[in-house]
Amino acid sequence: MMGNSHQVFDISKFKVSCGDCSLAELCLPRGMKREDLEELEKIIKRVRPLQRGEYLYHSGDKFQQIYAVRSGAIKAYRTTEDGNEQILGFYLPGELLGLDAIDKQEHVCSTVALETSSFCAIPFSRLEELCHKLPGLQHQMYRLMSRELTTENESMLLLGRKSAEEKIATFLINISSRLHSLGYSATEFRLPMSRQEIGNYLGLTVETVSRIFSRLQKESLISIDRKLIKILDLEELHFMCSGRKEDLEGKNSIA
Amino acid sequence: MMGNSHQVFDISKFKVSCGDCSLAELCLPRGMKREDLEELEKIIKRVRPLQRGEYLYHSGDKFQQIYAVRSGAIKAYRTTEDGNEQILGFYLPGELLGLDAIDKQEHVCSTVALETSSFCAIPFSRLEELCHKLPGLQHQMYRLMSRELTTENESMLLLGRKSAEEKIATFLINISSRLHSLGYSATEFRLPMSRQEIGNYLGLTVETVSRIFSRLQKESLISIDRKLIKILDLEELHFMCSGRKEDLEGKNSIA
DNA sequence: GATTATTATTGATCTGGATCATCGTTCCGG
DNA sequence: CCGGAACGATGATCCAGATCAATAATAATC
Repeated sequence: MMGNSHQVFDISKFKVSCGDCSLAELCLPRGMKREDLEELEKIIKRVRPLQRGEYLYHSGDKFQQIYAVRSGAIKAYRTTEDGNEQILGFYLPGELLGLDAIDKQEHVCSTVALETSSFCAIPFSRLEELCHKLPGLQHQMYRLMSRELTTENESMLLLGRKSAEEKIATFLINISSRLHSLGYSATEFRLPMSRQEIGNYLGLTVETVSRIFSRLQKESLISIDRKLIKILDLEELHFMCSGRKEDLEGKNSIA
Repeated sequence: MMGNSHQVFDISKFKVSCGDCSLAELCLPRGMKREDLEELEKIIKRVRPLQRGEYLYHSGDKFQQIYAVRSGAIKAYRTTEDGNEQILGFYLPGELLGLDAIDKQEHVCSTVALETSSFCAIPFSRLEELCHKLPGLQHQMYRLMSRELTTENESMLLLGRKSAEEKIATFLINISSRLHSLGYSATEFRLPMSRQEIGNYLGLTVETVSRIFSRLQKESLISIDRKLIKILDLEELHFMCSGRKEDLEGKNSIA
């Protein structure tokens, strides 16, 4: 655990400043007034960065705070009754974790860092109080939870109806657009998760993921170097997501 | 549309009383104080009952209110880019509809009554204002949205990892327990949706649904008469959900 | 830098559930 | 009460993706 004990990480030194955070427009602060932001900053805590494989929280842990990803990437999963793992989602900077724990007051999934990652923690009871004072914050909370509902609906659609190829294409487009809205390239990025994890998330085996990656490469839609992905034909990949067969002739096929 | 125009349905006559509603403990009012409930009742409207096949709202409609099912059953679905329908869920009395529309301020799915059904409508902007006054209501909103997130996570698990048989078993157990918490029998009920709709929701074809229903009946786990289901072996059906193979000998097989 | 463990790719084979096809049953409007 | 449409059940066949198996590439550990 690279235990260089002489170099203590002192969290208290870091004052959180949402106003200056590059993620402000994606994260909780979005749409909030400057003075309200200062109130929010007071309750937010920076937590110790996690290394790959370290847990942010475990399923069953008492729910006390929600988290926002500052940097890195993390996965959320559940363990099924038969002992397998089902990955429920991957979270990138600006995204909120732990909202599903409010109901039962304990975490219902576990979250593990996929790479070195940092987070903000927001004590939920204090956030609730603050929402009570700041309608803008309350509204933003509703928006973010609502958006997560929509995202999960889309995941159901993904898992329920799409072929393996469509799943992979949709997955790549989804990661691409999320990275893009973070200011990164939409066509060239490093996947933070393994093939195994992609497969698990999409309801496919590793072998299928690997094969389809190879196929997409052969068709010159993407180029792969290990975890590095270059999207060569974004348009065609987009098209693939929809499940419509490539209509070579009849351009007016869809009514 | 059974246009008996002489028998106008006058909504204004119906004063909504959450305090007396049998669904109070499942629905929004749960955990709220008596005097706060009165405030809530003031903003809630009763809407015209829907007949089978009538829409509550369409995808794309402007979002103005959320709905609570009072009686009956309704399905929510999206239309995929290739023109197919994906059912996202079935809603029973006490359950809230439309929360996924808050973010975009327009509905992202359509909802159709599966049978004659009635609803309460809660104007969202007024609800938000009220949440601001009543912390108990705000908390309940967070809880309900959080619970919906959990439910959808479970759906992902269902669609991503389970076999056809496990899907059907899980579906039946799920309906059974929801009806049970509404005060109905957990072992004898009428499915409000068609085989087609069950299949669509679970990512299976009608034929598969039909075959597995027949198989479960042959194995004496359930008995079927059209849409009427009797669960004969609730325990075994529960067991089936988990995906663990029936361990005939090694009772201690799962580590 | 050698050694082992993990992760990824690719091929061969198998199978659960899709697809296609048929027929019985229930529902509904005239 | 009839005729057509929607719904449900069941059989025959097919195929996408799982499973099994082997190897290659990369990373982690000493």
